Amino acid sequence: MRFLPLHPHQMKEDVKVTVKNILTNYLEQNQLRKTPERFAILDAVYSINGHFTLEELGDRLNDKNRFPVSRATLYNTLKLFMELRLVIRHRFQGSTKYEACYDNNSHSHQICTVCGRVTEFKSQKINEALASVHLKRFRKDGFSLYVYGICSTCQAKLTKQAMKRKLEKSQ
Amino acid sequence: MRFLPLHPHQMKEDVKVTVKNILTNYLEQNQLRKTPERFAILDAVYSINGHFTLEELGDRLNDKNRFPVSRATLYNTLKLFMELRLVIRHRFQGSTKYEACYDNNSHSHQICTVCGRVTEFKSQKINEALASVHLKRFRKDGFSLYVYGICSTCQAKLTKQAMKRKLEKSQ
DNA sequence: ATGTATGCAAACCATTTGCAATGAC
DNA sequence: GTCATTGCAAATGGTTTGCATACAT
Repeated sequence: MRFLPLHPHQMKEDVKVTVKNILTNYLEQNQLRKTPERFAILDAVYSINGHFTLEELGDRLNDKNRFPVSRATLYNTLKLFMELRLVIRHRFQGSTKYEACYDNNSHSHQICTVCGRVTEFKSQKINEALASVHLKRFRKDGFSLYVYGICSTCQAKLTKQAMKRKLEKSQ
Repeated sequence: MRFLPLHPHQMKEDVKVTVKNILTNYLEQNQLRKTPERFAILDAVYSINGHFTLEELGDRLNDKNRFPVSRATLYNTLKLFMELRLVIRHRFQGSTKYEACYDNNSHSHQICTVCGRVTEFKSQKINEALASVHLKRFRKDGFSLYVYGICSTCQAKLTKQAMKRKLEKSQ
């Protein structure tokens, strides 16, 4: 008999097992091949906390896991994982980041449009609103919310600049 | 004396005037140049309903407005407009789309991850939740919400395929 | 007159594609 | 043995950059 976890989310290792099962089932049901690359990449993805680039994923597999995988395969596999909703892709300005999203789909991103910094936040209200939205002829599977704005650091710099300009003009 | 509009949103031509003023003020305050290209592009952007590609914007300026503008300038100008929050960029899978966003920032996008179709929807609840979220040390200026899922057409196809596969297996 | 903005072409770079070799089934 | 998958290298295509020219101030 297993005790229910105290934490609302699954433990990290449990999540790994679950997503591995999802992948296995999908591959079997679609007569695709259970290659070691696919499982190594999945494990690496679910070992990383937060966002990562394709580059970083490749490096991790190479350095830490001693399991080098080609760029092409990384692209192929991440595409497969996105279809399975095991991974989500964010195309931030300048860089594309990926993120494990099974059991990790309830946070949003705030993006400073000046410095480009991306921070995560959670909002119960937004999640509730999202859950309550009914979309006709559409099965919701996930979401990405990006809130754009200006962080206080950049705002301060802008204000300073504006003051300086005003001063120069009046002289 | 002007009557208040009955409609909660500004009329299209009013919006054009407003955004033109925003641009003019910004250019003047930052000693940038009020080039005809910038105003032609702004007008074109605010004449298009919904999403458009850079290509389409260029074509429209060329064909309809008889005001050809180079690719480089389109990129430069759209970047400027994005900083001014007059335009928002969506990087959908496969294609980058732009959209006028002044007075047009309250809708979300639903995206079918199978066929890639993008549809807009509005949700009062989501807008309220968004408005109520307080982000520390951050001035919210806008947002993009993408809801991913599967549209009923694609869902039907998938179900059909799965049934077919099952049938073949059992034979 | 000054220096910003445009337009062209070249450079860049992330992603995709084609194809031969590998290996899962 | 068959054919999906990998890995390499080449191609692609959207975006950026460098620079000479045009033109807004």
